[in-house]
Amino acid sequence: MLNGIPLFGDLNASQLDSIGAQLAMRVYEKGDVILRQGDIADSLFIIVSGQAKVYMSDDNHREVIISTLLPGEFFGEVPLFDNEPRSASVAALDRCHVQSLSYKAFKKAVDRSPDIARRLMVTLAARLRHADRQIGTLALMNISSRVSRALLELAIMSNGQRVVGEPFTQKDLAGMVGASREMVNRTLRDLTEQGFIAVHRKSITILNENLPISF
Amino acid sequence: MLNGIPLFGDLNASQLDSIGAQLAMRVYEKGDVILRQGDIADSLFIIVSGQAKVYMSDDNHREVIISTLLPGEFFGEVPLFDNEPRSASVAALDRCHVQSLSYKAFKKAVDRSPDIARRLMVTLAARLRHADRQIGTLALMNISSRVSRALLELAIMSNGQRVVGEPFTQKDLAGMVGASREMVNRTLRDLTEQGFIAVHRKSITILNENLPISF
DNA sequence: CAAAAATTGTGAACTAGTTCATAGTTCGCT
DNA sequence: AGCGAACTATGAACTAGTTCACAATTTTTG
Repeated sequence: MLNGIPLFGDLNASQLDSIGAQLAMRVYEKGDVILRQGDIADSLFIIVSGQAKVYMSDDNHREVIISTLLPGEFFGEVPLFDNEPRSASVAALDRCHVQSLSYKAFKKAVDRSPDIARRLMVTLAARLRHADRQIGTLALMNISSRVSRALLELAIMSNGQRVVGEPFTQKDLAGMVGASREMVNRTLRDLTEQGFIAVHRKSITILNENLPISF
Repeated sequence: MLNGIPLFGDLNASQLDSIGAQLAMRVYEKGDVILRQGDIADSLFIIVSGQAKVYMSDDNHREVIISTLLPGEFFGEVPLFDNEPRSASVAALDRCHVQSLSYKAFKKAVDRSPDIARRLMVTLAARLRHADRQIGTLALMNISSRVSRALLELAIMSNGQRVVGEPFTQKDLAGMVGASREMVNRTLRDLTEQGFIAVHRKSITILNENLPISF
């Protein structure tokens, strides 16, 4: 179980044990909020199974999805460094098994292992790069390009085809590209008509890699 | 000189010396590009004096400003962690004195001092928080709110008043909020008419903290 | 399996923001 | 001081995207 978490891969058995003892596992159903923007933070989470979304929402129920999280990824680490409240919310996109670990215990692990510190930095840097690209995309590209880009980013290989499958709805997609659900729907219709994608049930297959992304 | 750089504050004299020997200082004039998106990276930069902007631009000369940098801040660290090309460009907003340090030398310093590693993480986390908020702002707020928010963020205290001064033009502001220059101009006019700000020459004074930010 | 809930699809009216065009101002420079 | 370049200002036409309204389909749940 702890073995499966890359962040702690280089701890020895007794160190893993001491961390392991601090871990609390919880199950979240689809839609459940795991942590909420504005809350005081004292722990970090690790996704064991399922997917989750990191998002911000405004007073009027509109929401942006900042990123999605896959099994093995951790989240909720930002307030560890600046003691500010949580900067975004995280909710389960489907049923999730999530481990939580107090900052206190995590700090101990970081101090013990320079390699954990390093992996933490690598992850922070990757997220920063991703966030910056997202800013560029939001500010410079039109919606159809943003949708195309999101599809390419979300797609996973599934018997030779790039497919965006569950658990993403058009509403989720809209949140990811900062657009209305209707506009996403129209874009998907257009991409289908132009032969770039095929939509079946809840999954979208990319037929042609060269989705029209224009600045 | 090296003393003034917070990142290396806890190194002892000989360590500072060995880093210092590796530092190369350069002067950039207003508008000069310090590093360019897409380039291969092998070093990190530290602003000694002046201000710079981190930005991305598209084929058609439109540009988003991702963040601005003040003296004491470092930049260009992301590729150190993922070996990818530079994710954005950086250019001088006014005359800048900039130190550069090879990743190789910087890695050594990080290995030597857990405190440098920690400060690096703190900075990465702060940038991530800032970038995420920017994503939320771009996706959820209208332009006038984005301009108001940018003004509050850029303002510095200057004899009891919050002022946004040089070196920011309306074009810069437009880049920061992801909007056209014209729209920024109209928003500033409206905010002035409503008594929230006063514009003189190149500086904007905030008269009322409660700029209209609506989601 | 039937009812309720969520998701998808689409037209029509509207609006926020862009783009274009052009004039006036301020800045920087020799 | 004077000239060109950059910046500011503003109206008008246009357009990309939103919002609303509603129907059809799919999914979930008792």
